[in-house]
This record gives sequence, C-alpha cells and structure tokens, in this order.
Amino acid sequence: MKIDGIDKKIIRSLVKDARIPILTIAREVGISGAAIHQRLRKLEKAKLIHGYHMKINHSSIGYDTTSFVGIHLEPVAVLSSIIKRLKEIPEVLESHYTTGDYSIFIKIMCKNNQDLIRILETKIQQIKGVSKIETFISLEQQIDRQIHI
Amino acid sequence: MKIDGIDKKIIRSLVKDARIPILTIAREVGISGAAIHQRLRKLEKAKLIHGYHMKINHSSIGYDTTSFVGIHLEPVAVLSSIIKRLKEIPEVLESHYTTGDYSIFIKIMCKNNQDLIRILETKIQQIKGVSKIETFISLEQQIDRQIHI
DNA sequence: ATTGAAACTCACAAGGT
DNA sequence: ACCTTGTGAGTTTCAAT
Repeated sequence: MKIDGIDKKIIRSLVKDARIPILTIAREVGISGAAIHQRLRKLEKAKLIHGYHMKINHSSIGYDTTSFVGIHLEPVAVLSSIIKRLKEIPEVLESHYTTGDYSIFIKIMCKNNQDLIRILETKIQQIKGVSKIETFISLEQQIDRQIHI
Repeated sequence: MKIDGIDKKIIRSLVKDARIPILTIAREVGISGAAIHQRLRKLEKAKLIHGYHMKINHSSIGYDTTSFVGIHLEPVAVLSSIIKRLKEIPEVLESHYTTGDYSIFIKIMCKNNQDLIRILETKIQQIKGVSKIETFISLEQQIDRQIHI
C-alpha cells in the first residue's frame, strides 16, 4: 500500500475532524470530491483506517479518575480467561500484555478515587489468577494525540 | 446538563461511527433529523463532545511497537519544561502526571523495538530532569474502547 | 487516477405546534 | 422539545478520459 501526499492530507483532515465533508477536503487539496471519495474507499479497503469515533469529554459525564494498573499474574494463570473477565468491567478501557514487571497493564477510567478503589477491590482483585496489582493514578494528562502522518 | 435516553443513543451511534449521517440516527431513534441536529448542537455546546476523529491502523503505516514508559524525575526537575520537550517527540502519544512510583507516565508508539530504543536513548533520556526510566512494551493489546454511556 | 454530471441524500435554519 | 418544510450542500455512482 503506497500513500502519497494527497492521501496524507486526506488522513490528516479526518484525524483532526472525522465529520468534515469530503468536498471541503477536496477544495483544500485541489482535486475533485469524487477523487477524494475514491481514495478514501481505497484507504478503507486497505484497512488503513480503523474507524471514525466521537470522543466524549469523560469528566462531563462524571468520570474524573484515569489510572493505569499493573497486574502481576500467578504462574498458573490463563491469560485469555483473565482478559475475558477484564472485558466485563466497562471501566477497563485498554488492556496490554506487556514485558517488564507486570504481565498485564490496563488503563481504567472511574468516577473518582473511591470508585477506583471499589473496582480494584471488588472486581480486579477478585479475578482468579491475579496476584498483586500496582496502581498509578493520573493527576493530569498533558498530551493526548495520535501518531502523526 | 441532563442526558436522556435519546441523547445516549445519539452518543453511542457517533462513538461507534462518527461519520454516520444524522438522518440515519434519526430513523433509528424515531425522531426527526432536525431534532437530532439540535440535540447534537446542545451536546457540543455543553462541551460534552471532545471531537470526532479518524483512527489510523498504526501497524499498516509501519508502527508496530506500543510501549509505556515510567519516568522518574530529578528533585529539581520542572514538570512544564519536560512536558514541552515530550511534546516535541511525535511518537509520544500520551503523557500523564501520576501518583505512584513514577512522576510521568507516557504512552509511546514506535516503528519497532530498535526505533523504541533509539527514541528512549537519544530523546527521552536526554531531557534535562529525567533520571531513570522503566519501559513496558505492549506485546498485544486485547482491549481498546471508550467509556460506555 | 481523475473528472463532471446526474441522482440521490443530507445538513441546517426558520417558523409552527 | 419536537416537527415540517425548503434550500443549499454533500455523497455517491458512472461513463469518459
């Protein structure tokens, strides 16, 4: 899959604002709307685009605590069944199988610190195979962006 | 700001697919397009919506290594100037000021492990005020989602 | 690959209930 | 808060280049 300068401009536009009209991109780039449309189909077909998503301001719906939790697993633990349990916890937004000190590393979003403690104690710690956890609460997020094309 | 069931349906639709036409949502919900349009304006005005973004399949553009890096700071370090330096590194996608072992916690996306090492050694470690870093490479991401409304 | 035209669909604003 | 309507704008397909 080759991506030229026009493709990059299309991608940059849509990364910034996924609801921008194709014709607006077309005018900025200087080719017809039909051409942009066709290129976009091509990019989607090549699976270069993962989707278009609205991002919610989580604090405006009462979710104010973002945290990262490193999870140590017991030697006998089965990863797939633990992931299945984690998926059932809606506050768990990301889960990574990692190198380093932990086996699983998750990003979790809770209403507040108390809510976080509740979820850690009554949900995460209860999962069979989880031995020790370590929590890092984000006091402030200064950077939030995508990889630049 | 009160959010009713219709608002939730609108939000869920757009979180899943930010380019879905308003009229399609209208037909699913069962009210007019103009009503959906008005509600959306209201939600945007209330800053409940952070934006609409296209998500790129990073591996299809050659970025295959996602990592988390815990950064220890020297006692004299100035946070704001370190963040400024981190912002200049395009591979740094998230930065959090955290409680726990580290002061700063970043998410970083690189082409491969060698690229990661290069960025850690020639960029992150070179920042004045950074003392020790600890790296967690994501071997697999099993969960990636937003908070559910 | 890109274009312009055609047919269709949508967004947005105004006025009414 | 919601609806209807109108119009300008956007989307999508397609034959032609």
